[in-house]
Amino acid sequence: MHRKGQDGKRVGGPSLPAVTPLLQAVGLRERKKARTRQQISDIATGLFLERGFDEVTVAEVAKAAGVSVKTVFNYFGSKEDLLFDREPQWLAAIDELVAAREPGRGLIPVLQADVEVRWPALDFGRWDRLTDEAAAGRRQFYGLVTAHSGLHARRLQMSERVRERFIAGIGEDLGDGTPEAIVAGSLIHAAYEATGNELISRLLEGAPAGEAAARARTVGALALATLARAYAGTPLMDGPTPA
Amino acid sequence: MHRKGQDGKRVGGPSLPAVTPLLQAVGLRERKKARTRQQISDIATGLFLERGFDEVTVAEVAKAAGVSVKTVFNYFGSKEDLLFDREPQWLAAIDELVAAREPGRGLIPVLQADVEVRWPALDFGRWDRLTDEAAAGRRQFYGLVTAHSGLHARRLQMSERVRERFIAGIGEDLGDGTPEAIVAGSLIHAAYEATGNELISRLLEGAPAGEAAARARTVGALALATLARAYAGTPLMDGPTPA
DNA sequence: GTGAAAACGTGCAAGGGCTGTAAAAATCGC
DNA sequence: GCGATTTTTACAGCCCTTGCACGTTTTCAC
Repeated sequence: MHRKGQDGKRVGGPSLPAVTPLLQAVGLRERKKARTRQQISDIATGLFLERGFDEVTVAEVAKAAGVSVKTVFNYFGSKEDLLFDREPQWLAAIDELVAAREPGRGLIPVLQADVEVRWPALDFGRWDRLTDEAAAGRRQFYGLVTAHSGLHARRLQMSERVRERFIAGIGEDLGDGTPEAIVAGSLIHAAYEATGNELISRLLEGAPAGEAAARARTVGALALATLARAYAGTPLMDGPTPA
Repeated sequence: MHRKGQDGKRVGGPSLPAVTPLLQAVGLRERKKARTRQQISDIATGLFLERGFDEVTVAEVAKAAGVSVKTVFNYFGSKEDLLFDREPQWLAAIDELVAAREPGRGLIPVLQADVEVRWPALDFGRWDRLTDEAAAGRRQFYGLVTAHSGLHARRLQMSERVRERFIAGIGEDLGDGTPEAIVAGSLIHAAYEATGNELISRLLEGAPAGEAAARARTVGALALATLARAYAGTPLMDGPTPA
């Protein structure tokens, strides 16, 4: 699976590990494939947002994208996958976050710092400055996923993969597969998930993007402060406990 | 929707609220319906366990149960629902648990007491005394659900409904919809879920039922102890903090 | 009881998602 | 350029799910 050579190119910041190595399109062929894939996904998402998931057939997506139905399923495992194209990048953001913990600074403080300015894979640090149009688009997207049972279940499956990453990452500190690692990973994942859920819930209630992001930050900070209390003096903190 | 009269029958223990009111089959017709529904579900589950979910068609289930395909979908919303028939009872068990918190005893101590002897809806207090055959059946069931992507997603959806129940129940103490209630509900749900997941994971790894239950109890107790530390002196504890 | 009304079950048919197979076409390494 | 590999395509088919029309059963009012 590993490709030799072709290294040397610096991407991203200097202190961060390389992100999204999956998107490197080395050959001419692969570049085209990546473009086709992106185009199919974009067109499909647009159609779904416009008319609803069940109201659009895969045949329509294929026709709009100028390919055959079989080709669509060649790139995407299922109709739902057309919408959840960013999952690998999402998981990579979690991995990056978990890897960012250092001696003297546990995972909880890292997340506490992140909740105010960024937040992995959601980036609602910027949501205050979102245009109304962009906010409406995101609202529509989350509404689509939340309303549809199958899509909702798909999102939960993604969330569980995030949980496993947290548990695995913490296992490096507390012992792989130990009850301690499982519990800590589950609780931190719950804090992470509660934050994201709050963002989506408020957004779907019609709150402005900035307000929803603020609520999410409140929930995230509170959850992390609670865990900080429980894990004071452990490897998960190992740093200053904020007031 | 409410039916008048026909009350007066005492069911269950005296101090507990009435459980599973959904199963009352009052009329002749409803009694028959309940029987048919149960039979379809049982036969379907048997077939799925025997040959796998995707290898059994709904038409086969219908034929084996002696009804038409349309009737199957009349009782169950989807093929998956044939397996998740016990969801209402599961949720009722959570409701009962949440309702069991009293002044002077918060939700966390209630769960801490329960993790040793019972555990809502899983009842692994008895799993030590499970026959090998019964253990094999449960292992097979969880294996079926875990292996199949759609079924797995369905289980996660159920878990999220449990989460909402916890949040709603805690909202009565900490304020409905407040960040405090959301965070506490999410964390307690994570503890609950981690416990159940541990039971299933160990079972699927081939551990004996008693051993898997013991591991699950360890995880549950640890998670609850962690939360007890974080919530000492709050309405979620409001009682003695066990060592 | 008895009749009408509502609910329920059935068979038929059809739409849409998804998966194979085999042939045609495009692409890359050399 | 050229051959080997991969991709794309068309076609056929299975299965889940639903709508429709009609016969059957249960319930309720009298």
